[in-house]
This record gives sequence, structure tokens and C-alpha cells, in this order.
Amino acid sequence: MKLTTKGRYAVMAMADLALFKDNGPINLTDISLRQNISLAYLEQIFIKLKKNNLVKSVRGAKGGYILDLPPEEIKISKIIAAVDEKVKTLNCKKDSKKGCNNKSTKCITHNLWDQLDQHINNFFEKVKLEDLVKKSQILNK
Amino acid sequence: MKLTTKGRYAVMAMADLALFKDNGPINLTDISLRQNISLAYLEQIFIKLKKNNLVKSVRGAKGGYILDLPPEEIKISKIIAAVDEKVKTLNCKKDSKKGCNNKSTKCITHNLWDQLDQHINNFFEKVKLEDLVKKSQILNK
DNA sequence: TTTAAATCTTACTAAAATAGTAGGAATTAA
DNA sequence: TTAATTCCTACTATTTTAGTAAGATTTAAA
Repeated sequence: MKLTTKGRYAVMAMADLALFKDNGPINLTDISLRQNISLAYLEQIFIKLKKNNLVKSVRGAKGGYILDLPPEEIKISKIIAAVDEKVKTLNCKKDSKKGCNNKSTKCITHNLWDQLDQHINNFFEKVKLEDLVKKSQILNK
Repeated sequence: MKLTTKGRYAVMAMADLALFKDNGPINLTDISLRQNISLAYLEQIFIKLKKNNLVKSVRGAKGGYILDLPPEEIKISKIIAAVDEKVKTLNCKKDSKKGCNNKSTKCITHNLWDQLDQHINNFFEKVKLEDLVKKSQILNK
């Protein structure tokens, strides 16, 4: 399973973009300060977000990043996937010595992890960036 | 979040115990061979399972481990907790420099992770050791 | 009473993943 | 021209994971 700070940072940064989406391009220095994430690390994360068409970049002075879609169309699952590769608890590859190879009683628990993965992915599928922003606005009233 | 091979091994080993629960104490060497987990590593895992009252040990020759409860009364959540400490994606401690400290927009995503944790824990709460064993019996017919 | 099979205990370690840092190149508004 | 910014690549420190190693303790059975 991969659900680490990188995925969390990505979601935080995207939420930040959503909050300030009417201010034109947001530069990473601002996000870095607001969210307390190192600039250089953010840069790496945004390269991936960009590759996955979640944000657009504007280079040069006064540049920065903007969301590529409105917040209500961005699923959290897409963000996680963009930086963390996959939410997968188990890798039972064929022909690998480790894992179950899908045979016999060895991987009694195989289905369990598969179901969990589905569960988690489902959860992230249902939540949109908009939901986070709404929530934060309510909380900060 | 902690969901690694150790948690998986623990569930596999417990399922193994459940499958052979009528054979008296099961020794770790057998489980090691059947589940392809190193003996020394299993030993460490079983110390924890024992501390958490999930198994009983019988020392000496012909010894081994037996389930402390019938499989239908053992939740997967207990097993995971016993070896992996906690299923928790996020640690926003008070007074820590990292994390959100629960204030302002910094941790817009705080609730998201809390909900996910609940989601995952819920999942493991619902599944019992018995369910895994049943499934494996069907699969191997 | 001896032996072998097992759990128990503690300490160490290799490998992998995570979370960064560092240094600069390229781009562009002012 | 300059400063602000993204872009790119490589390196590295830290932490976690997944073990290994070596032996002590216990007990059934020969």
C-alpha cells in the first residue's frame, strides 16, 4: 500500500489551488509557505500532477499553477494515483517466489486484500476536490 | 498507514491455524513451510499475537500454537492491530511542527484521512477469521 | 536421563522506500 | 536586463521494513 506524505501533500496542494483558484496562477512558493511543504519537494510533486493533466503550469515570472479542471470534477483518486502510483496492498505476481501465485491455500488472504483495495479506491473515487474545499470553508467560519 | 507484509503474514498464519485447528498445537515450522514465511520472522509475529491473546502457546516438543478463540470470534482488525500497531494514515499531533496542528486551512485534508482510517478499520472489523477459511475451502474444491 | 523439538528472547543488519536536498537550466513578465 | 518562476536531474539522509543470528528455556518422548 502506498499512502504516504507524498500523496497527502499532493491533495493538500491541490486543495490549496482550489481555494485560490480565482487568483490566477498560484506559485509553489506560496503553497510551500501555506502548507508547510518544502519547495523543492513540491516541485517534484507538481511535475507529476502536470503529467497527469491535473494542473496546468504557467512558466516565468508571475507564473505558477492552475487547476486543469473545476474542483467538482477532480476526484481524489486521480490525485493519489498521480503521485503514488497505486493503492494496492498486495502484489501476488505470477511466477514470483513471494506472494501466493494464486494457487492452493497459500494465499488464503488474497481476496481480503483485493477487497480492501477496492474499498479504499472506492472511497477516493467518491470524494472530489470540491468536497474538501467546502468542508474547509465551513470549518473556518 | 501501516499495512505491510507483517500484517499480511499475521493474517495468513492465523488463517492457517484456523484451517488446522482440530490437529492440536500447530508448530511454526509447519506454518513457515506452508505459507512460505521465514521461521524466525514468524516467531516474532507470534510473540505479538500471543501478547494480544489471539493465540495460546504450548512449549516444548510437540508444542506449537492454537487459537485462543473460535475463528468466528476473531476479527481481522484485532490481528492487524496486534502486529502493526495502528491503521492510521495521518498523525496530526498537537505541538508537532509537522502535520496540521488542527488549525487554519493547513490541514484541509485532515478530515479526509480520518474518514479513510475509519473506512479501513470498519472493513477489518466486519471480516472474521472464519470468513477467510470458508472462502479458502470453497476456492479449493 | 538424555535428546530433539519446539517456543521464547534479544540484538543486530540488509534492503527498500520515503522524504527530502542541491544545483542549475529554461522561461517570461516587468 | 533582472527577478521570479517552472523544469530537470542527480544525489542523499532518514526511517521503515523485513528479515537474520545466536542462544536460552521448556517439555514430550525415547
